[in-house]
Formats: sequence, C-alpha cells, structure tokens
Amino acid sequence: MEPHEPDLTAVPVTSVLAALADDVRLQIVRALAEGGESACGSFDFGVSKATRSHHLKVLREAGLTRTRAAGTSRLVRLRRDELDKLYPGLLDAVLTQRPPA
Amino acid sequence: MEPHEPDLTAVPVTSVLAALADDVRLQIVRALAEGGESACGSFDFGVSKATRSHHLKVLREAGLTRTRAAGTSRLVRLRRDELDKLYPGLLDAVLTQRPPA
DNA sequence: ACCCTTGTTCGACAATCATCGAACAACACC
DNA sequence: GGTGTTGTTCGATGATTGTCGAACAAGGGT
Repeated sequence: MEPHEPDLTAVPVTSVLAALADDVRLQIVRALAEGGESACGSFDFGVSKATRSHHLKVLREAGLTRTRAAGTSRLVRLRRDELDKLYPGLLDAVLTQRPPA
Repeated sequence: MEPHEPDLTAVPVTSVLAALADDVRLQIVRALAEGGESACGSFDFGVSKATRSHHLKVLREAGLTRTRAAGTSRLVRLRRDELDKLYPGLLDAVLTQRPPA
C-alpha cells in the first residue's frame, strides 16, 4: 500500500486549508513543528487510535506530512520546506499560538 | 439584524481556515482582494443566490469580511489589514494563483 | 401604489466528515 | 510459535456542510 504522498503542487489549496482546519490535526501539526519527526502514537489528543490514524492520513494526503516505517512504529514529519516554498507564511501564520487577548 | 462581524482575535484559527477551505469562498476572497469592495451580486460563480448568501455569511462570521448596506445592495470588503496583522502571510499565501506546473 | 432588483432566511436533501469499536496486519521480542 | 505493541482498515453512526427552490424583506424607480 503506497503511502499516498502527493506532489504538493498537485494538491488544491482548499485541500491544504481543509487539512489544517481541524483542531486535532492542527495540534498534530504544531507538535510536529516543535518536536520534529515523531511516531504516530506520540500524538495523544483525546481521540482513539482509529481517529488519529484517520487524521494522519488526511494530513499525508494533503501533502503536509511524510511517513516512513520504523520497526513497528511509523515516523511522521512535516514537509515544512516544501510548504514554506509553495505557501510562504502559511505555516507560520497558523502555527503560532495566539494569546487569548 | 446585526451582521455578526466578530472580533478576529475571538475567532478560532480553524474557523478562519475552514472559511477559506472552499472553492467558491476562495474565489470570492480572491475577487475581493483584486476588486476591493463589491456588491454581493458581483460574485457569480455558478451557484444560486441562496448559496452565495450562505458563503458570504460564513466569510463574515469567520471575521474575513465586513458588510454594509448600500441602497438595495450590500457591499462586502475584505478585512485585509486585520488579517495581515493577526495572520501575516496567510492571505498572501492563499491568494496567489498557482501555475498548474 | 406597483413592480423590479437585491439579498436573506427557511426547510429539505445529499454528501462529506469526525468519531468509535472491532478486526486485521506487521513487526519485535522472548 | 506465541505474545504484545503499533497502526491501519472496515463498517456504522451522528453531526456538519454545500446546495437548491421558494418565500420573505427592504429599497428604488416609474
């Protein structure tokens, strides 16, 4: 089963935005931006592993992440370079945690 | 009927992204960015006026646009300054039409 | 007053989506 | 080989969403 990691230029902008327009997925992206490559299991945001797997699939198919197998785990990382090149400012704008004020 | 134009800082990022993650709404935002303040009716993107009204409502309630009455029309404009201040780079990243290559 | 134009609101409907438990697959380790 | 860990996949389900036509409201003309 190929991991379905599309060319970012082939992904419609709306798909990239839709992938980011979910709270759980945004938390995953933030964790990846801070912690670098991480195992799927490290994202514990109060959803079942089935749901988490679903969200990681959405992120991957939107071109936001890459996944590689490592033993029994799977390591996920942000495609930050490509994203910053194609959508400069997008990740920065979205990643920075905003103060409640 | 108040037009429900929220303080941008009170709108969750996911709502802003979700508002932009639709093809029709993105076309509206692009048209507004290019043409400035425009009447609702000027956005003819192949949907009924009911649907168009719905999309404009989503944009307004996500804090992306402001609307004011002008005779029988309603003029809509992008809240670009506020958006650029709160999410620098977001609009630019999303607005630029990308070549199919 | 009448009509036309411009938008909004109201169901309704189909499609998509987030979520879950259970079943399955792959790998490691003993 | 068996057991445990880590993820994925498969329905199912409830919620959200995009879409429409029809009805309604507000203004501007004539």
